[in-house]
Amino acid sequence: MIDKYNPSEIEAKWQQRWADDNLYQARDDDPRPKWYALTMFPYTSGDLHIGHWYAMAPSDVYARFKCMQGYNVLHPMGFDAFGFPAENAAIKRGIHPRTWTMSNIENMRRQLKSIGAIYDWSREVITCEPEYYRWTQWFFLKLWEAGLTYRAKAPVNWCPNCQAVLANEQVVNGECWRCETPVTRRDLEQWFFRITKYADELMKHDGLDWPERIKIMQANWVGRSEGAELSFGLDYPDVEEKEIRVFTTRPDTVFGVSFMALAPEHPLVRKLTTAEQRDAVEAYIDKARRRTEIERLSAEHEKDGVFTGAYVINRLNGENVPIWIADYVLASYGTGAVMGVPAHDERDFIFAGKYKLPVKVVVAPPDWNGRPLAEAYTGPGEMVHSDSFDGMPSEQAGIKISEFIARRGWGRRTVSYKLRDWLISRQRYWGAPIPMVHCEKCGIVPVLEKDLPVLLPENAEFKPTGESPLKYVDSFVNTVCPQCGGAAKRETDTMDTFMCSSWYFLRYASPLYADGAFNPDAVGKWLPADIYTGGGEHAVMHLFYSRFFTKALRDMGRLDFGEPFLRLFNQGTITHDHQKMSKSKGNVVNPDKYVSAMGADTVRAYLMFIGPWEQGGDWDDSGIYGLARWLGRIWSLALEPYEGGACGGEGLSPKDLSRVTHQTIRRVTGDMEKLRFNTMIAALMEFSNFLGKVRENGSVPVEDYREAVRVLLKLLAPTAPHFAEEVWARLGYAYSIHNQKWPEWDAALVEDEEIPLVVQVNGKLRDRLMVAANIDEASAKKLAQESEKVMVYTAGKTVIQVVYVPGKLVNIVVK
RNA sequence: GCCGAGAUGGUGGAAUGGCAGACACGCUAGCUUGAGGGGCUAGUGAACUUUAUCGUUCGUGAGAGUUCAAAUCUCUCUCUCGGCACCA
Repeated sequence: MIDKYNPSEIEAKWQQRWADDNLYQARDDDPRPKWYALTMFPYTSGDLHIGHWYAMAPSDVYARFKCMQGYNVLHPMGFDAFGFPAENAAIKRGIHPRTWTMSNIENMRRQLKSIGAIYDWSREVITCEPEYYRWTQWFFLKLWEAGLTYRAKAPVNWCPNCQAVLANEQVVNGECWRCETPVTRRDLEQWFFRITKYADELMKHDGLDWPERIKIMQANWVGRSEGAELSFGLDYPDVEEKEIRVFTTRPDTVFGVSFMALAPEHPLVRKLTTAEQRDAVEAYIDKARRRTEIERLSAEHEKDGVFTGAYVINRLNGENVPIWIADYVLASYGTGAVMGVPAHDERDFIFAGKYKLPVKVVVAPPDWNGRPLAEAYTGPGEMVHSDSFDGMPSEQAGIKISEFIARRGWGRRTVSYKLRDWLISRQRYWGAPIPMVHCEKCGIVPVLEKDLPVLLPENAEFKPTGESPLKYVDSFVNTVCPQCGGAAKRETDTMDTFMCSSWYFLRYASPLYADGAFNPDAVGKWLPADIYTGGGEHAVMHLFYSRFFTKALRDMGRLDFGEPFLRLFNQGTITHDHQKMSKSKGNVVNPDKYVSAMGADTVRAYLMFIGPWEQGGDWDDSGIYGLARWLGRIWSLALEPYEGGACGGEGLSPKDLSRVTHQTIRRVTGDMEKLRFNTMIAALMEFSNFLGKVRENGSVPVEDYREAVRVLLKLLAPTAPHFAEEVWARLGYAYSIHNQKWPEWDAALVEDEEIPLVVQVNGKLRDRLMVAANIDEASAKKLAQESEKVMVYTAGKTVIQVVYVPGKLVNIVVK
């Protein structure tokens, strides 16, 4: 009697052995083709929950599969360790963010090791270590040198709970992406990265194997629209500006302008407002400012505004157009000013209705009879009331009008984007300090590269006040100017943590490199990543920023590629009680208890088996025992003695076994490549079920049986690495199964000799015949029509057509 | 409102034009066993038929269509999830 499968014992044993043997250390000098299997590193929140396992375990399976296929695989792991939660937790518990973060890393590293993944821990990266953030700061300097960094006073998104500004990408439905607090606005002087310079490139994904969903989200985020910028004349002696510029996608409707709307923040508002309108305008500006992003953006929010008392001149027809302010006009998009064409824009139509402004049709709707419109007409049509452009199709008129305007210097064709520059300043302690110095004499001066890192002082009082805690650390703030040597003050804001994660995948290539952020040779070898897996929630954050970094580095001549991740795959979310897992909701599922009860291999297999990886699902552990049982059955199949060849020729033959074996190899390999782990495991289950039958049948010789078991173990090795290693060793095969070559299928052995031929009458299944696989069409049709079961349905009827699908079915159409 | 994904047994899911429900979970029965959601075997979409187990009909959110053939393709609609949302 063999002893039972005891996961906790064998998992600890093999993890130790693999670590001792450095089995998974990725070597730069390995001559085999490289494979960079990248998994999003976790934030150091404290505990790995089952969702982390769902991200980590299948990606490890795929990396292991690539190993066995003969690749030199880099599968690194690290920790995204800066950020507000560390600071908040530390404040709550009165401990230092570093202490909190490091103890979390301890725990998470232990949990990660329990997965049994092939992480190369010698390449671990922790973003809050000075050896790392030194280079994050270096990137800031390089982007500064490249002209991609600037400082500007701007209305910014403010999270009152985090007490810090947020980038646009980090505002989700008007709320902070991390703490879900409604975001308000503030005017602050902040650091920005000019990500908009790469707008066009960021919306393209040529040659990338990425989910369509993510590509579309990124393209929508960039929000490119083509149109024209054109100016309206201003004629006020005491106002120095002589025009107001607007952006429009519909230059064809410029003859239909009946008002202009400025954003409340538009710089001309105060200059133009007349004395009579001053009070109303000031009150409106005040109201608009107090509105949170949510209120302002809510669909129900009525479009309102106030007349400024001033007028602009529509240069095309010389009309005076009243200037209003309205908070539906965004200061940050286009020019912050909109031409109001009520007849051809839904918002303008509503606005005009409310304030009794004229609705002038300039693009005739189909069959228009000249009567007033009941709603805005936004489609194309024939031009009317537009001087010399009358009669033209509106699409053509748009181009003609743009050209007309351009010739007179009143405007030009242009492109506008929704994407805004990346705001990276954060008024918090736990982040990489921005390596800049404010000198009274020299202005803003970058810290010298040799003086990096600008160390985060340990002794800060890090209570959030709305200002950076670093402001109150005199020893940090007071420095000398790198340029003139005089007294100067350091920048006290820290960097958005997304900066740290925008380049960590480069650091893995040469994690200990001291002469730069990365060793160009190592990066040349490993990058770009062949596959990147992680949650889809970072579509317009991390993934977007990383692409920006990569492109900027390419243009600096520091990288010879512009896309960091060739293939992207987003696993779904594991919810619990149909809600996202979070500590505050108290619905976090800890994998540790399952691992200690049933072993990592069972948990790995279960997570992959519950459904398509991209789909996720609600956590329900009721099926996990099925997977544990399955491994137990394979344990017996492989290890319990088998005396084959008993019935000699009866029952299942060695040929049947080899055919099923090769079919399984084909299915498993194909599913692996497609990351279809659920069907991959189903295929393995079918194979083990078949082996059970073979064993019961007893007609296959021992050596054939053994060979099939060997194949099963190899195919199972990525999924259940400890289990496969243990059984492999017990069968006396050489260590390690993970260094074995991935099995290949033989096309000749895959094909069945006999196949079931489906026979339908009028599309309904009537019989199934076992026929030779290479049956010809005529015989197949003949056999089908001669079937007794079929003849019941064809008797007395006329055969109209007989459809034959080779190797599959015959459909007899009768009447 | 716009964009994207989806809806299949009691449950998770399989099948991407050709046998619907693979593979599991659960359940039922039997065997085994000293119990602790133990092991093994068989059955398990629904209805009908039948004390003949053979068969028939229906069935993939709803409705139409294309096709010899539709879960799969097309159109319309409903619902669910995700994203974007006054972008001029």
